[in-house]
Amino acid sequence: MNHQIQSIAELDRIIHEPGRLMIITLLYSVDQADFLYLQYETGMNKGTLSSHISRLEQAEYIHVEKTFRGKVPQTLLRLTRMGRKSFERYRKNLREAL
Amino acid sequence: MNHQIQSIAELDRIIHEPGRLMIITLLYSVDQADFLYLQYETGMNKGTLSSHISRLEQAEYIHVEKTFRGKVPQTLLRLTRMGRKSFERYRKNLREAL
DNA sequence: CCAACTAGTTTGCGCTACCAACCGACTTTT
DNA sequence: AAAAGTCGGTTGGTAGCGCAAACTAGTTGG
Repeated sequence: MNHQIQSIAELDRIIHEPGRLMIITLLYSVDQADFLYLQYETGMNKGTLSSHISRLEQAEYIHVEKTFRGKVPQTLLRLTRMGRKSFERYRKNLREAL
Repeated sequence: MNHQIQSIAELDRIIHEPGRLMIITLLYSVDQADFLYLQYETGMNKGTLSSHISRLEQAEYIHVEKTFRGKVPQTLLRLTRMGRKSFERYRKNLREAL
């Protein structure tokens, strides 16, 4: 198995999914974002976004904090150190694949 | 929606799937390969490989030619012009996303 | 001639993704 | 206080993936 192919085979599937890749890419640059912002930026519907967030949280790639903006509930998200590391490794693999 | 995210949202899902990405990456460089070579290089089992090949053929990204190596059947694969173009577009999107 | 092997396809199963619709708790409007 | 809206989660249905096992068709070996 050549090196390029090896890199593809090792891609982190949790991150590789485009919906989640968008979320992580956004969080990587802003370091904190809320649900509605992500929904707007990614164009995903709530259901899909909600389930990707759960998946990322369960993988411990993001941290979810439920709070309030005045009286309105707000879900804040940020990458964990592990999420950040995994994303960097993912990008490295991808660059090697291309 | 920012440009980076836009690029991710536009990724060609047929190519994005790691199994198929490996196949296309290999075909892009060698221009012609047979089933067993791909199976060996990618480490996929026959069933999975076979179904990815069908999917790529149906999308007209590869051309499949069934022939013989002596008396033994051999399936030869190569990228179509469309497959090549799509792969180049995919890589462009990916580079813009990173 | 019959068993075993090769190349590849199909099938069945469990898991994941996506969307739309509905739901629950709360808030604002009228 | 009834109606409508907001945030976000849950559910039901459809489609796709990955694997192993069964299958097809032809070939080789005993």
